[in-house]
Amino acid sequence: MFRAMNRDVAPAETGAAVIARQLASAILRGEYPPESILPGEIELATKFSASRTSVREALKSLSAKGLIQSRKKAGTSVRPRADWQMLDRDLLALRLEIGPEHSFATDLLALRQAIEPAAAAAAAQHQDKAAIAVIAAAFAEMEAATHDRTRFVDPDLRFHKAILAASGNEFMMAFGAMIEAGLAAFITISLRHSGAPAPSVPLHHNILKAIEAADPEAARTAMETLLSRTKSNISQDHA
Amino acid sequence: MFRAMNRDVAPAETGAAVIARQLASAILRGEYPPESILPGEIELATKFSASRTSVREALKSLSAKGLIQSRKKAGTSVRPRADWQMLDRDLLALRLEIGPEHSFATDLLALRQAIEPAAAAAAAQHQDKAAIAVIAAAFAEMEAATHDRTRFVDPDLRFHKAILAASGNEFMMAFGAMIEAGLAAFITISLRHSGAPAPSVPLHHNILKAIEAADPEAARTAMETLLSRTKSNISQDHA
DNA sequence: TTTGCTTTTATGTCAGACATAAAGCATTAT
DNA sequence: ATAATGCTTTATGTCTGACATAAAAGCAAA
Repeated sequence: MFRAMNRDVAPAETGAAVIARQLASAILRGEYPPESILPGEIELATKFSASRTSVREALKSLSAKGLIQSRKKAGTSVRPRADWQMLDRDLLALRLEIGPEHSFATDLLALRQAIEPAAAAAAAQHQDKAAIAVIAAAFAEMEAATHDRTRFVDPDLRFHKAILAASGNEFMMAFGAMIEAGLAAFITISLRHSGAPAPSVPLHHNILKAIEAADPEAARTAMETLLSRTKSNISQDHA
Repeated sequence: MFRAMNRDVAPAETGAAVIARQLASAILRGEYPPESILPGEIELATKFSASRTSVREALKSLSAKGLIQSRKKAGTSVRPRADWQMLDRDLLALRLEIGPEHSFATDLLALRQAIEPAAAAAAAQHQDKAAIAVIAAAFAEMEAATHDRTRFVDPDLRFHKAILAASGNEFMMAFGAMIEAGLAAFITISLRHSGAPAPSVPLHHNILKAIEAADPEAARTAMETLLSRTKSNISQDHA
């Protein structure tokens, strides 16, 4: 019946996407600083051995992410950093690639410490049973994969995303990519030390229990505790 | 010398941008629900009386904002809501247009209550003198415009953005558009009641003083107090 | 029913042309 | 000398038509 079940796979990267990523990378690296003017579209097309059409589509992407702004005759300029949508999935991935990793991890963690306790408290308050069931399901998978570091990552991420969804706040959901990037950075850093993975299952359990018990303050505290643990794991990297 | 000092003005909206906004609006309104397939590019071009080129550039923008995803032969589909970059400036503006206003305002305020106290604490901690001077400058303008509601908005926004910048966290800066939208929604709502504007100048002053005094916890508390005040102003709208 | 081939189709890319607005320059007027 | 005016240039914006490509859908054989 369903020969191809790949409805969810990402499409292969095509020309315009490659150009977009290279230009975005150059901008993030500071090769084209804010207020500066990019090369003209024809020049870029030559540089990337592509048509002007593809270059323009790439520029449209960057424009949508707040990196650049085009004006007739004046050319395409890099916008101030404050306008960059740094929480965008693609930009986060680029930023991690470029480094430095440590400030990336600590800055993202600081954001997580601001957002996730509030989301957990909201989830405990909001009591969306279906959404809470998703959290519980993710937790069950985490328990099952306690000793397998690789298999643990995926349900861990789903656990945190499910809490955002359960918050009932339509904007909280937008932080999924941020958490994903934060986890990725954390893994990168902690793998360097090959230290034993912290036993975070009980900490996650406390969060789930507090949300199920409709106890916002307990949920907030439990999430704060988990993230503090993560933070100390990162900090020892810098030392 | 400088006949045209309009380096900072937004370019006039052109065809592709209009198409992008109309499609994004339709998606946000649920006219094209997640997982559904948009009309083909040629059909869209006919519908908007534009060329396929313009339609494609519009779709590229939406794709960059996480709203859609294109696959060869299969068409362009709407992505799940969790992938939407709802903190994007344009999407926030659309969301406010579409309504409902009240949940927009309360959800955004909940986010502000998570982010801004943390940003204020980080700013007090980080002690970037130049950035703190920007906060102080914005505050001075707020004081000068206390009695003029219209003139007050601009320095108020700059005050909050300057705190994000002073946090020293490269990702905190990305919330400028969110705060802007939150303020705009708050103004929309509070204007309906034409109630006397709350005297928030002293509350802002407390935040500034705490940051200058390098007292993170005081800064956090002062920001929390200000936002609680805002919250009660919004709540009375719903009642 | 499954497997493998073929056709169809919607997106992806290209090339060339023209439209448009605004920056830059030269000219003129004050 | 400075400021207003108009012309020219130029880079982005749009349009058209064509071809490339990958993958879904359909067909046929095993």
